[in-house]
Amino acid sequence: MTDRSMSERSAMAAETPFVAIIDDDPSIRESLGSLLRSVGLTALPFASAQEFLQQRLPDAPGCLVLDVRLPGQSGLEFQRELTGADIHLPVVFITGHGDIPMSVTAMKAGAVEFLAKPFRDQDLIDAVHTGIERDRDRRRALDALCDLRERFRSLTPREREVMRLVAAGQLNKQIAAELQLSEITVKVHRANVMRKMQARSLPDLVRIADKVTLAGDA
Amino acid sequence: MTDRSMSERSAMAAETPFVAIIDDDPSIRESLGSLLRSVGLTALPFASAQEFLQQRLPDAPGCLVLDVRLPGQSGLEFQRELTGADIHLPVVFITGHGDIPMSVTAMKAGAVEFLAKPFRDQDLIDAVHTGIERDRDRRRALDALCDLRERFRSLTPREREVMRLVAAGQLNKQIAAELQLSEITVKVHRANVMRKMQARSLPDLVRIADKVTLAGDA
DNA sequence: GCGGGCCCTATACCTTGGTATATCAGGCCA
DNA sequence: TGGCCTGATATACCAAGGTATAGGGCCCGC
Repeated sequence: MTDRSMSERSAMAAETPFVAIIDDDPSIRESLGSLLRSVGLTALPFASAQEFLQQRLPDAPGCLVLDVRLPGQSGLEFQRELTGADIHLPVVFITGHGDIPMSVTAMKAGAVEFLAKPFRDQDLIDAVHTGIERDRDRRRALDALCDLRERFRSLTPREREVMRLVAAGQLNKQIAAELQLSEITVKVHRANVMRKMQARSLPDLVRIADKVTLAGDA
Repeated sequence: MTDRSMSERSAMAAETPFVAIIDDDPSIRESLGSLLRSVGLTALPFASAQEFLQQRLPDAPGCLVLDVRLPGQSGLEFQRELTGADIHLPVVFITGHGDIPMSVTAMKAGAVEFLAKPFRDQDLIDAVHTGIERDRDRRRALDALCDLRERFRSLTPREREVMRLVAAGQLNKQIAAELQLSEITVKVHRANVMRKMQARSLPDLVRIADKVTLAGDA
């Protein structure tokens, strides 16, 4: 059995959400931090994107509050950079000197919210909660997927092939012909696939296969 | 056979996209219309939301160019209204007096683009093309789904039950027990389901069932 | 009342799927 | 080198799925 990852991960019940704040103005970091702490959230202040990247983030649902104007690059660029680096923390933008094209770009890139100063405290809090909820969902889905992928990795190449063809709706006989095997051998592989993937039925396996994106229809 | 809808619909090859324009200023309608026509698009000008709603739209991929400020209600309200009425035409906003919260609201509600005047012609054209492409995809997916739903409607209640349980991974024997039937009866229903749903294999049926949202796992 | 659709059932037969047991080749390690 | 694990294979047997044919009960609309 090699399926400990998910159990362990989701067993860590106390997943207290966090909010990372990137703003070069210390007083803003301070006031945003205390605002968020006042509603029970963990605030992590950073003075720059670089500082943020050097920090190891908690393994919990979170959200990023990002000033559009940053020391080095712009917040929008940093948002793209994060996405490119496969870091999908939801982003809430705040800005003192924003314009419409900026906000549209940010929203198109998936930002949760784009707040122009001055904004109401409650608006920021709402946005942050939305972001955290979105991250929680994303993490849950990712966890499940990682678990499946791990099981899939435990398959031998032959088993993977067989799984692909089974999920595509081929009969054992057809699979045997395609892979130049005897039908019996296919059955053995098939049984191994069912066991290793923890599929309780063929429909179950089909759904799993589709999630791991093996399919191809037929 | 009752599966004519999709064949007919997708057989209408010449699906020339259209762009509806809602703006109370006639000269703007005119200039936007000629701009879009200049790139080969069909422009449909309207002076108000009401006028737009009274018109029957072409059965083709399209896009809506909407002024934020309209005679009666605001363009944002109208966008919500359309979504509520299950009209999912992609929306490109244009405005002379917009602000950030407005653009953010529009984008959150799924707008394709939010352009503040003055904007470059090419930006509008690009946005409209994006919208049309999005609509094309949506229509394609909807077509396929409608087709499946139509087939599903042709099932008798019993057949639907059996389909649900088959897709949930139950054995014929278990299904028979659950529905108080003999196993042979289940087989008959099952065969009917496969034929009526045009499923070529069990995995095929499972995927169809999931799309029609029958499942429930197991 | 009579045809037709739907639902249920049965017999018979064949195909396909699933499992147990056993064998063999190759890689790994004490 | 011998023991051991794993992947691939095979034989044999049993369970489940699929199809054809046939028949009975029920309800609805013509």
